Amino acid sequence: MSSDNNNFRPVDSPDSDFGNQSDFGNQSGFEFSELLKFDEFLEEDDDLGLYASGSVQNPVYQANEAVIGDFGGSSTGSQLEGSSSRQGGSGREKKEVKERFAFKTKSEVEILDDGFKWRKYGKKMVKNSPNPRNYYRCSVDGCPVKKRVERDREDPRYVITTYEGIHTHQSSF
DNA sequence: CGTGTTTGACCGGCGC
DNA sequence: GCGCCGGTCAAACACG
Repeated sequence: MSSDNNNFRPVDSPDSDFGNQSDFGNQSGFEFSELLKFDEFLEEDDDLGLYASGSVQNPVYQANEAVIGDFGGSSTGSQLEGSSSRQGGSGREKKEVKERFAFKTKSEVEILDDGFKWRKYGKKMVKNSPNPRNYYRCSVDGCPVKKRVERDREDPRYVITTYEGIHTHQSSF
């Protein structure tokens, strides 16, 4: 209960020692380079503004949400997925819209600690990228939040993190 | 002993 | 109808 609206702490867990990466040391040293986009098709009547109301207490998000634009959708062809045609094509009716939020972060490590516990449930290699894509899920029961992490195809030093869903619980902090 | 991580296989959807 | 791609789950293993 102490984790009400306390300050945001990137990484301070004494047990979470990332001394593994000697070249990085602390993951909190990452820096946002570009902010990503959210699904444009869900703005129909579903307010995606909730992601900024109860799930995010990260000041970094606020600082970057003004930088919202597009991310590398140029040369890669922005082939995120043909899902847009799935709902925006014929089935204009959305049963359960999942809020998708993608970040492009400059980081040496993909394990960016956002204050939540994630359990990796799968790894897949996408054809359009020489790098594998990692699938994470929230370890907390009742939390439908999923996270997708993959490296930039043209900039391996950049990591693309896609959040899906809203956290129904407070962060570990 | 518990949890988390890992890898492979399986499945569903879409395209052709 | 089959092939391809992406996504998910499950069993086993490793580590704390």
